[in-house]
Amino acid sequence: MFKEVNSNPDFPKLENNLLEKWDKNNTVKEYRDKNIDSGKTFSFIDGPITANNPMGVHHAWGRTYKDLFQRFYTMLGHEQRYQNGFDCQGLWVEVEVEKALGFKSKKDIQDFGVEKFVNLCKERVNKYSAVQRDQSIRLGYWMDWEDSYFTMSDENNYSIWGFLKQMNESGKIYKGTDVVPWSGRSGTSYSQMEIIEGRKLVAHKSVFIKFKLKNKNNEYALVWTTTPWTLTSNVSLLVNKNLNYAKCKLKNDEIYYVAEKNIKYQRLEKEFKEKREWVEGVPKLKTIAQLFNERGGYTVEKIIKGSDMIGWEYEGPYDEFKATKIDGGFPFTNEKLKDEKINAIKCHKIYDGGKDQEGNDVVTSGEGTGIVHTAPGCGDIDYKIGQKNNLVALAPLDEEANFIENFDWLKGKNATDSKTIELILEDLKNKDLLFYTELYPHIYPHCWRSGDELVFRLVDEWYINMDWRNDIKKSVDEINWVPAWGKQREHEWLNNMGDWMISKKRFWGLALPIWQFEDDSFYVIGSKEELKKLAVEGWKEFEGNTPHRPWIDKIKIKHPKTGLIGTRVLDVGNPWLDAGIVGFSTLQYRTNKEYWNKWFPADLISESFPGQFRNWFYSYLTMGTAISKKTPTKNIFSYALVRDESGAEMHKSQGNAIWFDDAAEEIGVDVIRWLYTRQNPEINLRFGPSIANEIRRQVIIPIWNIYSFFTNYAILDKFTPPQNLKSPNPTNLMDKWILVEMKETSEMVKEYLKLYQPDKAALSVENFINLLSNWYIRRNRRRFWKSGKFENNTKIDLDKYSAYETLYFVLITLSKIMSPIIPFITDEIYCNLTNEANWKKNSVHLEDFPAFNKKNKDDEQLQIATRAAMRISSLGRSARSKSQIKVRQPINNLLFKSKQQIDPKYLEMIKEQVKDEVNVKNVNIVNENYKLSETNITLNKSVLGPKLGNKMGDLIKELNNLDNDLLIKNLREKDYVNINNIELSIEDFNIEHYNLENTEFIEDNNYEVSIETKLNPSLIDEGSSRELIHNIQNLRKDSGFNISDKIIMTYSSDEYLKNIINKFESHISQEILATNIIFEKSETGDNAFQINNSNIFISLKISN
RNA sequence: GGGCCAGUAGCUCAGCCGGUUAGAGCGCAGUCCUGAUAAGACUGAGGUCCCAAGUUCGAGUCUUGGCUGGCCCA
Repeated sequence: MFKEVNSNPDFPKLENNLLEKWDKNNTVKEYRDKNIDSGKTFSFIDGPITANNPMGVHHAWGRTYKDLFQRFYTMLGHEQRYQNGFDCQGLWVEVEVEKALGFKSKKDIQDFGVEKFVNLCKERVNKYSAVQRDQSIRLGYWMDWEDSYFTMSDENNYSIWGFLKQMNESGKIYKGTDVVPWSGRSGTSYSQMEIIEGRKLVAHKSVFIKFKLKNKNNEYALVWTTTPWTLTSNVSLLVNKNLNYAKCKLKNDEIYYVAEKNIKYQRLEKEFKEKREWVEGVPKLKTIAQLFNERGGYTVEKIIKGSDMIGWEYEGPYDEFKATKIDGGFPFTNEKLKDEKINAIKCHKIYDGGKDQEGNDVVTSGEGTGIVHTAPGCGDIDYKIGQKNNLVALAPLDEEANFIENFDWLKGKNATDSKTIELILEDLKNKDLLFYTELYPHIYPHCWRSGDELVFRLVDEWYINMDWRNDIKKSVDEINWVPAWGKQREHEWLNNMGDWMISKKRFWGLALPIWQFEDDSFYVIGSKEELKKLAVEGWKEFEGNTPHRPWIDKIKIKHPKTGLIGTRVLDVGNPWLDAGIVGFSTLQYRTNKEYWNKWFPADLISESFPGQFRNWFYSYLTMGTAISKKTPTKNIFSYALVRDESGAEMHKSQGNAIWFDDAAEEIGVDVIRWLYTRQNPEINLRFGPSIANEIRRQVIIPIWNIYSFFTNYAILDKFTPPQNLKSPNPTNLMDKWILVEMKETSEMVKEYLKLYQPDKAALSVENFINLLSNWYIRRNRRRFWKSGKFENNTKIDLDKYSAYETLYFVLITLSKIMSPIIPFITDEIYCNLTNEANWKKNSVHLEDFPAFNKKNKDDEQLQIATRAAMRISSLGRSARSKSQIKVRQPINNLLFKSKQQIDPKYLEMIKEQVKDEVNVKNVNIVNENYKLSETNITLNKSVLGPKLGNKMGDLIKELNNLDNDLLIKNLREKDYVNINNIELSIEDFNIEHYNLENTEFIEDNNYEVSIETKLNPSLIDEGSSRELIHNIQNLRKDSGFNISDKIIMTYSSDEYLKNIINKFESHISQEILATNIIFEKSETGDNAFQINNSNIFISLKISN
């Protein structure tokens, strides 16, 4: 016997009960073992989730997909690994630990002790990986939670060592000196990948500075910069040799050189006007001409070419600093220039900016002055130009972005501190070099963790030379990307990216296995074994620890060739190395090649696309291609971002972030999973309670209602599951039809999921649920209500049984095909409905995905006929509402035409259905020539007038002689007619329909429908009786009676209604559950109604 | 400045390979049903499919060029 179904359940509670049940029955294990020897595999390789905080609802989106696809392939019989991954190493973990400890800088960590700090990082990861595991379980994510991989594992780290050694053996690892974005707070450089995360619109104090030209009297190059602190390290100036420069003389006789076009150029005009990329409160920028005019006006004395200025010497703004006088630059020394006794001051000349890598001019007109200050130690382009022009570099900042020695009074001051900027400006003003300061809005890189501005520092970092990127691009081409444009996006990144910076001057992460020697050589270790072999010091302290700082730092090795003793570089690795290696580290690549071959390449990897093209997809593809020489995955499925209900980004600080735990318990995870699955993955998803409520009402509750309807009646009627679960073969056409629809839906879901289009799969299920609920169930309710139980096989009502059998099979099938999406209620439904079946599995999740034959022609005809019945009913109701005849009022006739051929064998079914739906006595199809409406055709003069001009008159005359009906027929058949040698199409006419007498006509693309609006007395009487029943039912409800309460009705009325009641007494009694209807003459009563101009007073009481 | 994606009803979004009069949900107005009942159904109003040109018998759909927004890269 089925368990009775609560028609209004608490879904989150139901989900939690199921979690307990699954746990108790070990269902997940049984699920994982389902296909263990099936011979077919599906390899999903998980992109690790950062185990640093509890999950947000956005994580649940991706995990819903991951679970969905794995469940689907489980149902298709594929063996899988079900391995989840946690991302453990990297700055983001350090940041949280620092926060917890109240640390402000990198130095605090060193003072605290690296070992203690690293251990806290590990603890944090262990803590939150467990939290995320539990949350994932709550989501219904069925993984092998005992077997999750952790990127901090020895295996993962040593696997990366192997990769780096391989890279080094092909000469791809190098130490580069470069100017890189740097966070003073974090004390580390930022990779190309990370810097993109932290771009922010800010208003900086930008300055116009006078650079005094040597050997000229009172002449200056005017220079503009947004980073005044870099002026301390100025080395050269750049112009564009092809631009025109104006020699401007001011009122005070000072002469300024600026690019001619720039003088009147309105900087950031568009941004200011549209207030896009503009910072509130920043005033409009002035033109250079305005600045000159404010100083009393200017005259342009001469126009010269940029090329004429090349070679001019100038005095730098900070030539008094010791650093500028150090030969070879400071603190990095260019030995060649040192030997030539070249210092910064000697470099102070104007150079040509030339072109960048893309072939664009480095110096352009527009913003600024057309003369650019360069500080090769403070900017990446500056550095490249410095190298090209053989210039020294001054790199003024230390790890914390403070000025270093030889920068005189600035020593120890922080470059991003606004006070420092003020001091510099003050100093420039005192030197009379400051021409103008302003606030300038622009997008500038910031530290993604602290929000602090980044600076650019000249430092040593380690890189992988990516000149072999074409190998990766080949892999990219061979992958099926969903969405398809992902391929192009990945190519774009691969084309534009620089070499991969893999080092980070931090503590918690992959220990780069690079040891350096006094002769400036380095050696890359590829495994723990190799390390042990080459170690000459520190092995004892290291042994037993993970390959992390600080333990690993203790080891010194002897170079196998030179015999020199080296120490490890203190850097840790880029965290995307950790995630990129998992195609090997998690698949026993180093120990069991057979296993690895079984599971590599992946069938599927999946992550959210913003970011991943340059992060995980990139590192996975790079490492996968390099090591395996294969394309490392067959499919990449990616999706957009979760936003709040109004489309805004969710932020903790803005209070619109939703926590997963709250969402799960308040909304329920089936609702969440359906919401996620039905979303077009390319589009940002809006998430919130009202959207979730809509999904619950639209999808989850209808399913539940169908299920509870079926089950509760099945209990009453003692319906039991069939001996074998196979598709029924009913004779009832509606049963037949819903099975056709269901099978089609099932096959569509399968196809869509194979194509990685889960949204389409979900939407096709929604469509089916709508048909099932709003047509099949609604139209068939009475078959379930008929009396007669099934318990003792005698006198079974076969039609009633067919309805049960059909709906049962539909529900079981539906629970299967929806189970990958909403694993909770589907299992609830399945388990309850199968609890006595001898063929049952312990869970719907142990079932296979249904397989059905394609629908045949007959099925299709049945589908067409049923759709026709629905549509004609709808048009019939529409006609009723146009002629203001309520559905309660029966009408005599409905006639329809169909453009689509309807199989005659289904005609009777259509008639029956329409009769019932529209409350009409007779329904008939009529042929093409039968007139359902009066039509009037006129010329559309507003269209034809301009086309025909004076021919119109004749045409109008001609038309009057033609048979309207014939004309319309011709137009419909051929789309055009020829009158007076003029070709006219249907658009050239206005066709109006008029109702024939006593009818209401309506049409759509496929059908014409006409209802008879004339009512005879017998119809009116029947209408009155139904009106009466309706009023009494409302009264019952208002009186608070139970649905099953029997009543006694007493009434007083006019003759008319009295007669109606007498005429329809048995029907009325049955409908309102009256045991007795008593007429009692009186002039007043509690409840008065007027029906058809006749009055009635009614009182009801419960009969005992 | 370059690339990608999008622009369809008041809102959120479907619309396949080009094919009659462009759809859904929500919201709004109204009606119905009362044995799925703190549900449910139906009907209606509401659209220059961003603009322009082109290809075509036919364009929301294809092409080109603009405009607007988002993302990515400089």
